[in-house]
Amino acid sequence: MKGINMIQLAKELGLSVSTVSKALGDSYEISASTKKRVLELAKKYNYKPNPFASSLRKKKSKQIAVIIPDIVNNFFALAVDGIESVTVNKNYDTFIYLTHENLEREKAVLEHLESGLTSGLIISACTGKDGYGHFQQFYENTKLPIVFFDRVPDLLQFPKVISNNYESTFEATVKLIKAGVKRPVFIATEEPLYTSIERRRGFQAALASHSIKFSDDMILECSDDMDKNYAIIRRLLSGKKRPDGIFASIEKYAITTYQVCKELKINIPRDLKIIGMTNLRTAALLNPSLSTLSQPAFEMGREAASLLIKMIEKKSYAAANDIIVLNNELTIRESV
Amino acid sequence: MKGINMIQLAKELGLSVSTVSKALGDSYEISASTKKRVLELAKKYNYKPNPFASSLRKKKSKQIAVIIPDIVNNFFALAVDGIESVTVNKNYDTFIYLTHENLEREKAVLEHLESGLTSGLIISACTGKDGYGHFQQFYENTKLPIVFFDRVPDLLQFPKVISNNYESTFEATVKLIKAGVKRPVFIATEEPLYTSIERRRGFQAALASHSIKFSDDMILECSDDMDKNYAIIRRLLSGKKRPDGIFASIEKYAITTYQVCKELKINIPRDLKIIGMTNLRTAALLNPSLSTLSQPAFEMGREAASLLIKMIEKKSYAAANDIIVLNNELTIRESV
DNA sequence: CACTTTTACGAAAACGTTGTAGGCGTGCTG
DNA sequence: CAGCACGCCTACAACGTTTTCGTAAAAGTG
Repeated sequence: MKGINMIQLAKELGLSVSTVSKALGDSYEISASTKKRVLELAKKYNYKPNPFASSLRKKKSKQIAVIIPDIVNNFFALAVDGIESVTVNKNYDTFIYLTHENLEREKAVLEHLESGLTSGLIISACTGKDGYGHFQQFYENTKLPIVFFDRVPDLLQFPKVISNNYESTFEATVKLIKAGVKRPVFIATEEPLYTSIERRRGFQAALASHSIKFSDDMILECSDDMDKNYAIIRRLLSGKKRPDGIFASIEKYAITTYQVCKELKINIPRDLKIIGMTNLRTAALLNPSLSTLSQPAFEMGREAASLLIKMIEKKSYAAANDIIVLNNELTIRESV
Repeated sequence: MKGINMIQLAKELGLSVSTVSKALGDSYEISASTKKRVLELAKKYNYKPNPFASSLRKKKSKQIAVIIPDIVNNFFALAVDGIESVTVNKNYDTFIYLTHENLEREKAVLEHLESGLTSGLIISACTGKDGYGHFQQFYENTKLPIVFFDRVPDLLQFPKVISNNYESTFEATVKLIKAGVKRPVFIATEEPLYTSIERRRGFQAALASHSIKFSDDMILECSDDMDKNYAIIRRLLSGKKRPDGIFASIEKYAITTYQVCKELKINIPRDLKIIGMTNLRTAALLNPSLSTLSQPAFEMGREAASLLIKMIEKKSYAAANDIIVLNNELTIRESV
């Protein structure tokens, strides 16, 4: 950290520090000519205001935090892209924190951010287990604005950006049924994620609406351990009364299902029809091409960031309790 | 931003602020019993030191910046994952900046960071056009440590983390040739990226080593505009003397090639053999499965971050000019 | 016991901004 | 012409730390 500061600028200009500060801040108190002189000298010396001094004094920063479970996932990568598209225009700097689906890590990040490092948070939560007390706690301690997206704590009163998981999963399941599926299975996360729960509800409602009796073995819970998942899905598809349709509620599960089918030589879509929730660009190129229910990830990130910055900049939004719902997109390809 | 500060802690403890500061910093000047009292009260009030005040006073921060062209790309996402795996342990906060392959944006980010917001930078550059003067300029203005990875400015003396692009592309091209390819085409970026240039060199060297005469039309330059690329690749594959082998030097081009083949009903691998540089997890599930040359993205990120933090924390490394080279991995699948 | 050293703490000055309060001259109003 | 507003600028006190320097008491030394 080097470079020139206001004091030196002021000295060279024969002005006071406050005048320089105000000139740089384009204050009405300063004459146009003085502003010009200040700006020119600042430019000449490539002066950059010290962000720490500024944040300290103003008691706020132009920094936000993004807390997500994973970045090696097209959905979250797209969401970050969407967030950045907003923050870059508003001149906010964006910290990124990955929880790796680990609740302890998520708590640690929040704890860390209680220092006031950032002026707001965008979060996609990593699990619903243990409730969401840490979010509430964080908010009470800091009163900082928080926007959740996708994986939101449904019980808490925070602004949220979500997609229509219930409706779109309903729609997708109906598609499977109409394509002839009699025994669909929903591959779920074992963690009680909000999104997952909504999707599950949509799945069950679709069955009900088509008089298919729901049974517990129509839900297959998978974890974050891909080897285990492989084994679980393999067992499912090797079994005698194996399903003829699968709704994979997250990307990884759809891919694993494909891998298992490839190994077991199960013919998709003849023996098994599949729809996966994913934002994979390569879905259309898989063998066979994968039918997808994809989320408007970029837009979700963008909306979340817009909302957060509104909340940061206008106190009136601080108590905002908006819920923004965007639509998922169903694309039927060869796998159905 | 709220919460308690040192002054209040000191008052309640009947100590001076300096003592509290030193106690929290575990200074040898403070007795064990006093430290204990301070720590306990700090904990009771959930005291968090103000990072701005701290950074201001110490003239350094525990913040680094990651500047990459894109996050919606498995390679960079994995690299960020690798970076984070290090920073999280070292208690650094990580800013993320996306240049979207836009040089002006890259320059703007650097300019912004001249404020000293971060203590170091990890960069994957977006183009070699216009040279790399802005990096040099940034370094001269700030003297901050910078580590480049993957897309590195080959002519500048900065520490770098790269993968063996030349050798591995050589190897991959030889595979194509041995599989019977007579007229290979290398799909290159139009931007003179370091990585791309190395790969191109490896490609040409492989041809030479197998007595295939190189001609300019064996290099097809593509841009960042996917629609244009589609048209360009389509033209290539519709042509009369169309190639029988393709080395796609970046992920997107491999995918587009697949799309074109699908549309033109070109049989892979019979009529066209393909190897793509990519970290796609779904490569094995494509139709046909894609042979890949993949980079150790996570490891590259991890190495870059380790190196950067060493440079930040030990002045001795500041002039380090290390180049760390990791190995790419060639996986031959059905597409060859 | 007279002395040095060590231990444990405090006072105060930074770090670079920003915002408040105030001041001084000029011009305008009644 | 007193009074006032206004335009333009300055002094100074924050913001919450860290660090240097100083010092009183306790402990060690011969």
